[in-house]
Amino acid sequence: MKREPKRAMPRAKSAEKNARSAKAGTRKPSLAPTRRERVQSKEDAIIAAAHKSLTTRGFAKTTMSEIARKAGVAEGTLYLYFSNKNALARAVLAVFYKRLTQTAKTGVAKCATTREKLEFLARHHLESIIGERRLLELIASDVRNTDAYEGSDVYKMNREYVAVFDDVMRGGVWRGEIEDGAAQWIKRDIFFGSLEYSMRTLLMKKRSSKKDVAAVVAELVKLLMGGAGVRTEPMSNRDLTKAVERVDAAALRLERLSAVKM
Amino acid sequence: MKREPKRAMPRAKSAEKNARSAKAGTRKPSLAPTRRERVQSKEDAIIAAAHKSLTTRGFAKTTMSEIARKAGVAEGTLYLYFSNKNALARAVLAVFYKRLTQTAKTGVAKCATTREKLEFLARHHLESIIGERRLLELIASDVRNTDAYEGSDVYKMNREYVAVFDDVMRGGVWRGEIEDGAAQWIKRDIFFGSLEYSMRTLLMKKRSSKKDVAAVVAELVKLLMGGAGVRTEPMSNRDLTKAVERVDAAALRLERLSAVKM
DNA sequence: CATATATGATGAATATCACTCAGTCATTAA
DNA sequence: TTAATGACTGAGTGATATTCATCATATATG
Repeated sequence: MKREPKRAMPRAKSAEKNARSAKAGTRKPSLAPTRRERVQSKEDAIIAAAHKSLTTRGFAKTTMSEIARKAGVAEGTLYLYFSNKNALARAVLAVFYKRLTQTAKTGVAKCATTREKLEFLARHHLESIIGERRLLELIASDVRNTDAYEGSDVYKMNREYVAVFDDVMRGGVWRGEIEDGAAQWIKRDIFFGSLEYSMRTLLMKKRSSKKDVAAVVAELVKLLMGGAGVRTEPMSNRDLTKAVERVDAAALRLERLSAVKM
Repeated sequence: MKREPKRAMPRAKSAEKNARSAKAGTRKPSLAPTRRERVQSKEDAIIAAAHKSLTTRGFAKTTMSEIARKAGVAEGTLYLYFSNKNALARAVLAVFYKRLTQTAKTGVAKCATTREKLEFLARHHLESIIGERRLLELIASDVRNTDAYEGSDVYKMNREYVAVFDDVMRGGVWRGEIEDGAAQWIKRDIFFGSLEYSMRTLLMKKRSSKKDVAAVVAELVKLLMGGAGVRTEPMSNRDLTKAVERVDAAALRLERLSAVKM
């Protein structure tokens, strides 16, 4: 847990140039993978192997040789693709976030109301992190503190992920379904913080039932929606305020009226 | 990060027998420390050294030899007192929790209302964990997962600590200051989860001002108190509803009145 | 007081890692 | 065919947690 290398990774750079051989006039399309494809699939294999080890045994107990064995490469090869164990773990996390964001987006899109969207997001998040709880350890500890976290892939992916929540909340406020209370970052922290802490509690319970998950989700959404449980569709703050103003004005007129008459 | 030893710690057992020499008739009280006192003070020195290293450099970068040097003992000696690095870290955490519980209890006792108690607890927790953020890493990762966490000192101390919050909440509900909503464990998770997540956000902000801490605390307490914030801020849905009812009733009376008069 | 025994303490030795690097192999270019 | 480039390898290195044979001191016992 120290020596951070400086050497740039000789690893295959990102996308582009999927075109095989442009001059494929006479030759068959050649089913053999190109060098670039082979490199890519090897990188995928390494990440998959690391993912498996990390999620089942945790960061500390996962060894590089174990990953190498699972991925079918030599130990040294790992360092051609990732500069160190932390970087590899970050790559795994980035994949996790990418998938999480994808499923979150499509799920939210299917929901009609803000309440439904929030409920879906909460349950989705909670169930996902329960499944891959070991990955979350990474975020809290090493991976987040050593070398550059901001600017890393995980950081960017994480931003994209929480943006899904932000959009839902802002949409809800805009449509008057949620009262516009605290700053957005506070709501975000309450949302994700509560869920991640609940995860620990749920994991410690001997039999954490579906009901427990549902209870956490319901309570959290209730709080974020403005606490006005009232079931069904609570009036928005905006609407209530307008109603008060109307009633108040009416009362005032009546008072003046009766004052005249009296 | 593996070999967990089985050998029982030959470490000095807990309290009792502070009495030096009971037959202190003729002899002076003997200022020389007893064996037990020497052992105790050495244990304290080790924990203090470990605390310093852990909080400044984090778990991974803290080495046992570093701790031994700081504590003024040989490396092997550490293992007479703590079975391994994890156990030592847990001991440090236990001390942290003990102090935290102490200050929390006395602080809460000084507050009059439930709201004040909650606000104090939230601010106290947030400021404490910001100060010793490195210790919290431990909880999320290794220390909590390896070997027996339940039944450990940290676990018990943690239970005691969160009990302070539980008491405040239950007291508030009992006195009608808080609506009795979700299960207690859910409220607890929301409280501590939000704060610990906020900590990360605050630490990433370049200049996390007092105002940010205050904002998080205020919002969280507002939510837990049932939204009945009343706070300067916009009225809660619940209060607005009540206000509408009051105004509505008044208007009704006036209408009847003017109807009679008319 | 002298000796025996238990309790503490030590640090060199061991086992595991993460990480490096000199060299091999394979594919493409000339 | 040969040269050059890129990909890969695994024995080697240094760091670190943990063990253990041994020593030191204090207490108990005669």
